[in-house]
Parts: sequence; structure tokens; C-alpha cells
Amino acid sequence: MPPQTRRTSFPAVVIERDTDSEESSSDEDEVEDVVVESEEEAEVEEIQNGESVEEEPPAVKKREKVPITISLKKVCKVCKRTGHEAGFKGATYIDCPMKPCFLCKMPGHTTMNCPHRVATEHGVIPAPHRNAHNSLEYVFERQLRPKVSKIKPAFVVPDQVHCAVIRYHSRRVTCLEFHPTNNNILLSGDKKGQLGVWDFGKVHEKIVYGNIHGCILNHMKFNPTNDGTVYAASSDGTISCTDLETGISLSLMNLNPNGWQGPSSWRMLYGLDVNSEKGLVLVADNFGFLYSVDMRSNNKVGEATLIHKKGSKVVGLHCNPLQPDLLLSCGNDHFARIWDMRQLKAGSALYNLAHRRVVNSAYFSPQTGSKILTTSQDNRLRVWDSIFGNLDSPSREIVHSHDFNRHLTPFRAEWDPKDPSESLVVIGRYISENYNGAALHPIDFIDISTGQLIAEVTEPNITTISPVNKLHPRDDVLASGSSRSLFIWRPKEDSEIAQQKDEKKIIVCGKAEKKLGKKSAGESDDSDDDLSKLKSKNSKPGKAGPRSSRSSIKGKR
DNA sequence: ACGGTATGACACC
DNA sequence: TGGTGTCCCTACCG
Repeated sequence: MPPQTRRTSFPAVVIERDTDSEESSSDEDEVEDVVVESEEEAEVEEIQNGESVEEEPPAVKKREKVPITISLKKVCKVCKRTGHEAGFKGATYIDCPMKPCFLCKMPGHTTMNCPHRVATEHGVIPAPHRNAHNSLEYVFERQLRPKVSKIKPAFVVPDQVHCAVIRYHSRRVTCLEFHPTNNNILLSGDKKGQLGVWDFGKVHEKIVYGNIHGCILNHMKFNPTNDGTVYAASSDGTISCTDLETGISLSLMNLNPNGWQGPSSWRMLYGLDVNSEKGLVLVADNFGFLYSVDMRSNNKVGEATLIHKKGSKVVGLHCNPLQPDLLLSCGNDHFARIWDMRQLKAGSALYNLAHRRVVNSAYFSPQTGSKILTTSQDNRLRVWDSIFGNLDSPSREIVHSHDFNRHLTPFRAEWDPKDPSESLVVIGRYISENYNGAALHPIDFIDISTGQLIAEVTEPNITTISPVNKLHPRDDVLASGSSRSLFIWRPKEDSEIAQQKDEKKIIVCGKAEKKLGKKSAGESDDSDDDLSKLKSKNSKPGKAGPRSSRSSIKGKR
């Protein structure tokens, strides 16, 4: 069995943490003890950041023996009112009660007691079923429904980090792509426009091509007729076609031939997909337009078509895996739209799927192409069970925390391409959870047919959010991009844990390598700490803190 | 240790 | 409709 053999040859790797997570409030107990002397004073001493100001002035006064108690009314940093405080208490984040729930956006409760958090099944809001039978639905029932597996397979969730490359990229990771035929190759794009090629079977074999794009590499897709080359769309307004062996890149299209003429005219490319039947590379820009490029001639085909609201960003494109004429797009105009490629014209979408916020991604299901899954900034995943049925409202809405919109790569729920039932989906979680005293951001596996959380995958050493995730097309492997780092996850049996203990070694590159070299000459440094921490944790027989020593997985399998 | 900042949607006028 | 101020769990760098 290929996975078995490969698994044993896999180098086990310790992850070096980028930075120590800051303890925002170690002084939890004193919160209630502040005495308010007078209202005027409290107003004068208005705090911006409750924590930093609070301690220092009294310390200074004490030294001068002036027994003035400066009263500081604790002010909520969210709503600026007194009487409560939002922020981390240890590893648990306390919401501001004055604001609607941070998770589901409904007023009246906070994230802590949000029904969608307490019981994940409640995240499912079923759409009203309508009996609107049309001919397409008939075709679906007759031809495609039988192909959709009815028996839910036992999901295999990769939950153990086997490889990590720290600071492989110098900017945050924006997209990932597995090689279509070589099982151990992972491509990664970053905000700087660099393209990484990593053979995670041999950890040290990694390349970064830095001269392909000038800024954000938003999406990439392999050339279906030559898997040695990959197409990429960038915010520099170009499509590249890169030879992975040589790194030599060809520019297929440049939307800014005259260079920078100001932000109102600079075109950026976001969505990209390849339509292999038609031999087209499709891209979409930040002004609402779709462009086609012929893969043989590398020439632009036809004119750009306005497919989303004029001036709005089209962030995602996806061609239906079975019906080459169907295209799905999504963007900042709060819509996902289904198009017939044969009649592409502004305003002529087959369907317009409304969302309440920006739609980060929209994908047809990978095998039958008959379902649609979208990720929206309103903290909901939406599922349409059949594109041939009634599309007026989604079949299900699943509340899930992924709404951060700045500084982070947008979250995108990704199908498991191996799941015959087309129901397993992976997506990183923005909101943190307290895992044995550490605030971690898990990667969630969700059954979109029920809305159930199948698993939440964490690693004590991965303290950063993982917005970019992709499941391997053939193996039980998950790739994650978290900040600037890449991770490969595999399922691991307990018998392998013991083996891993002896094999530990640190794999770092880039800046982290320098850091490691510099400090190891002297005293202890972060990575040493981490290593010793891990060692000590691993030496525990596991009972006391079952989740602390290993990557953990919660939920049903 | 702390503070600056890159950066994007959207509400509001 | 466009300019502007605001923003709740970032991550990192100097």
C-alpha cells in the first residue's frame, strides 16, 4: 500500500513556534478589585488599552510615597463602556455582551453560549423545501443522483502534523495546490507573489520562485495537459504559466500594460480556473470582469464579460467537473452566480445565489458537480444539494467562525475530493478555543449534509490561524497554510507515536534557521524551549493531558 | 516588551 | 456616489 510505505518514510518533525503567544491577562483576579474614587478622575484617566495603563501609574506613585489611589474604571475595549470587559481571560476570550454574538451575529447572547457553539448540529439552518420539479431536476434524479453515494463512508481525518516548514514563505500563504500526479508535491502561493514547490516526502526539497509575480498570488491551477506547468492569477494583473522544473514563467495576459496609473485603474486578478474541455484559462478581476485565455495560443479569447457588479471584486471561479458549460463565480457583491459558458453576457447568469456578505469561495462538488458549497463572510457555509433543483435558497446554512476580513487570507471551505458522498469539507476556524490552557484555532472537518462537526484538528505548536487548507486528491493528507508556514497532516495510529519520539528533529528554513543558529550558540531560545516542552510532554505516558502532547482531534470520527 | 503596520469591507454622510 | 473613519480573538518586526 503506497500510503503505508510512504508513511513510514515520512520524517517526523517538531515545529518551531514563530512567536510566543502573548498572555494578555495574567492578572485576571484583580479585575474586580479596582476601586473607583470619583467619576471625574475616572474620566480623566480614560484608558485606551485596559491592560498597559492600569499597572504602571500606581507603581510610580508608590515609589514617591504619595498615597493617591488612581482609580481606573475598567472599560470594555469593544464598546468603551464600564461594568464589563471583553478580551482574553487566559486562553478563553470573553465577548462584549453589548455586541451581537461574534459567531452567529445574532443579538441576545455572546459567543460563549451561542447555540451554534454549544451544539454544532444547531448550526444547521435547513432551507424550506419546495416541490418545484423542473426538467433539470428530473435529469438529476435519473442520471446523477445514483452516482452520489448514499452510504456515508467512515471519514478519515488527518490529525497529526508530520512535516512543517517554518517561514517557507516570507509573506502569508494565500493558496495551496496538490500536484495532480505526483503525490508528494505541494504548491503554495503567497502574498508577495512567490510560488513554493515543496516535496514533502523529502522535507528539504523545496523551491521558491520569487520572480513570477509582483504581488499577491491569488489562485493557481495545474495545466491539465502538462502537469509540469501551472497557471496562476495575481493582483499584479497578470496570468503566469510557470514551468515547475525550471521556474521559467510566461505571462499570458497583463491587464496593466501601462503600469501604475493609480488605484482606480489598476486591475488585479483573483479568481482562476481551467476549463480543460474548452482549452481555456478563465480569470476574473477586481472590477467584475471575466477573461478567457486560450491555452494553446496563449491569446485572449473574446472580450471581457461583466459577471459581477461593476467595480466589485470577483474572488472565485470554478468550472463544473462534469458539465464544461457550467461556470460558478463568486465575489464581493455578495453573490455566487452560475453561468452557461455558451451565453456569457452581463446579467445573464443562470442563477444568482444571494449571500448576506462577501462570498469568499464557491465550489461545485468535486465528483458529480451537482452540489454547491460557498463560504461567506457572514460566518455561514451554504450548501445547495442539487444545482438541478430549486436554487432560490440554500439547502443548508452552517454557522461557522471564519469572518475575519483583514490581515488574513480569506477562509475557504474545501471539499474532500476523495469523499464519494460529497459531504466532507475542511475549513479553518477563526475564533479560538481553550485547549488545556492554550488558545488554538482548529481546522474543522464538517459534514455538510448534516452540519455536524466531524473533527477539530489542532496542534499545540500551531498557535496561528490556518485559513488555507486543502485535502489531498488521493491520499489521507491535509495541507495547511498558517501565516507564513506550511503544514502537512496525516492520520496516525498510536503505535507510531512512540516511534516518532526518537526521530524528532527540527526542520526550519529561511529566517527561522538564522534565528536558530544565532541563539543556539548562547542560551536557550524559543525553539529549544519548544523542543524541551515537547519532549517532556511526550515522555508523559499520556493520561494526564491526552491532548497536550499530540495534535489533537475532538469530535466523532 | 511594546507599539507600529500592512490591509479590506462597509457604514455613514 | 465617493471620500473617510472605523474595526472584537492577526502576526510579526524593530
